[in-house]
Amino acid sequence: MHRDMLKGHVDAVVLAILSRGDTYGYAIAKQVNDRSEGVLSLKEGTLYPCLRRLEAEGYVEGYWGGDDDGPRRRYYALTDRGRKHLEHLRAAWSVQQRVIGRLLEEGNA
Amino acid sequence: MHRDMLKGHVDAVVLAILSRGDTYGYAIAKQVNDRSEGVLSLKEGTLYPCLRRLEAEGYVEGYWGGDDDGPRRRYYALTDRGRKHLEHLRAAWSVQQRVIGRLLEEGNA
DNA sequence: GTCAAATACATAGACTATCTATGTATATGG
DNA sequence: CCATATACATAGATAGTCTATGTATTTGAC
Repeated sequence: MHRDMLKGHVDAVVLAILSRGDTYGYAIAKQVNDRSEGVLSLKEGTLYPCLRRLEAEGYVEGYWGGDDDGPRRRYYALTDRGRKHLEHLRAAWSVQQRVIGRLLEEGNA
Repeated sequence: MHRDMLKGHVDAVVLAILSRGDTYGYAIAKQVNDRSEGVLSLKEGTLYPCLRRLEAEGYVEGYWGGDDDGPRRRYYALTDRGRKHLEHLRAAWSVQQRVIGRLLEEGNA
């Protein structure tokens, strides 16, 4: 029903989650899926390429660790560049909300 | 700067404009570009295929007319199906606003 | 003790919407 | 007379997301 709702906002959402502290891919996907009223579903085929893209662009830095108990985990940390990029994406989001929202209003001929 | 901001919302925006009355492609693009703080730019290569898609799905109906003064114009009218679809898209938009907005908030660890 | 499920990462391939670029034609204004 | 605005249209490139699949480990149920 509500597919494609993340489209265009995956980078922002991932960076926002990382802004609360280092974490790893699987946990990011879980968080997104859990904190979204059952509406969003961030797929692994989306997330992992996204993390690599963000790393290639210098917005995050990955490191291996925390594989004490289970399978190995690749953690990611937000860089300064990433923090700035996140602010930019948040600003873009708020502009989009306003502008598209106005266009979608009804009866404002 | 603010490119891709329409991404995923072109159909909704076009249907919303048509909900205010029949109009034609070029005028739709103008309206979007003008009513958006100079931020959005709906391209012809996006709009015309979009209108054909919407027509193929039964959400709009096109007809030729109004070519008194200038080049011929193809007008479009929203169908009942299109009106329902627009309501659905507006609802999806509001859900997205809430859900993504919450994920993007800062400091809610 | 074994097998299913959850955890965790990864990649290949398909899909699709949007953009860029280009083309056609008419009317208007300098 | 020629540039610009109007108006529609399509072909091709791009890129992000999804589907599907694969590997490996740990936990829990039976």
